Amino acid sequence: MPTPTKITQKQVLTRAIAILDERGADALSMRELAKSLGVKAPSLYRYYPDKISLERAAVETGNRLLLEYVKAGCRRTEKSGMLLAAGHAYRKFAKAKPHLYSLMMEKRLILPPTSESGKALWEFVLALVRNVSGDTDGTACGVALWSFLHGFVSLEQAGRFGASGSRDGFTVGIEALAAGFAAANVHSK
Amino acid sequence: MPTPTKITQKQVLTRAIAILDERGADALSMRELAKSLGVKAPSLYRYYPDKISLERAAVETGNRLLLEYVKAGCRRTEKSGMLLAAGHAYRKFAKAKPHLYSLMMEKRLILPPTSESGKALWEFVLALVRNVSGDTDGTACGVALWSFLHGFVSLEQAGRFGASGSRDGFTVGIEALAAGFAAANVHSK
DNA sequence: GTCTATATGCGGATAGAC
DNA sequence: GTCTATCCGCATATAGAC
Repeated sequence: MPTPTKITQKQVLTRAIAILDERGADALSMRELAKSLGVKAPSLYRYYPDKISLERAAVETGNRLLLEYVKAGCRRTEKSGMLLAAGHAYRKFAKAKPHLYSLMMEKRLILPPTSESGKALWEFVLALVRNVSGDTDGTACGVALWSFLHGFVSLEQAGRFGASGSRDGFTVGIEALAAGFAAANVHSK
Repeated sequence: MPTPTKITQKQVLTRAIAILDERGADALSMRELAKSLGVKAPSLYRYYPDKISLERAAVETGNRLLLEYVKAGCRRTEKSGMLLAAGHAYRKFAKAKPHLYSLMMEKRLILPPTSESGKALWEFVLALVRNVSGDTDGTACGVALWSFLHGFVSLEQAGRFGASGSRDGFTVGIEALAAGFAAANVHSK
């Protein structure tokens, strides 16, 4: 064995996410990643055929981690506060991993519909809003909730709420949605 | 006059936005922009000192245009449907100018608080939610509304609602917020 | 005001030796 | 499996001639 294995696929992925976390998406180049792993850039192509495959793997990991956050946030909270708890968990994830979160939402990195991580996340959201609203479908409510959460954390991350901050916009929004979901179900009966 | 003026600052800006609309942000380079105007890249620096100044000008133009859309959408609609009308106009703008919209929301392109176009937009949103909610502040409601709208159009543009589409998520979300804003004001009295 | 030429830097990816 | 060397492309921006 003249050239013993220095790295594994898992290490490559973990290090990529670490760079993302520490220095952002612009800093994540194959050269930088290799240097950070103590190898040269061409070696990385033994583990991921191109950069976008690596990015997609990072997105999958992010999806799984986000689901963990949200599930943990919902545990041991009663139905009435469930949406708010889930929302806080979502926001917490985006704060902890801002660059990974942005990557997860990029258009060019949409995973195929077969992606387990994406489906699992969406199914959890649907179950959540069904539980709150009593609706049997939940698509519309899920879309509305996800839209609000994504919009809020995106604008917050971009610093668009200015010096005055978001005030209670987060709570106001979620409470309004929660009430609206329940009411909408009454009408649809 | 050995070298007569070929372009104006306004033309540079207009052409930049056109490229953005037609081919996206990645296609907007100083070289491409120059070529599209029939000049060479260095000439552009007579009109904008660097690329980011040009991008900021594009964002300002976008802000003004978005405000026009929203104002037009609200005209001749009664109070009860105001938020939905404004929302549809916001969405319509994002659909018409997706790449300009994305640029407007980029963190690195946040305009200084002195920016007239940004302030005017935010003031209009505040007036809108105050009108609906009766609240005298409106910051929290404005934040919630903006979050929902931005989140929805971002996810829609990124194709994240999948084949099934957003269903009635847009309407459900806005109606819920409208109802919630009014209710919140009752409590705060 | 526009030009040519260039400085300087970045990136992804591959061929082929060891 | 890792390496050196390299190809190829992109970009922003500037100096100085005309």
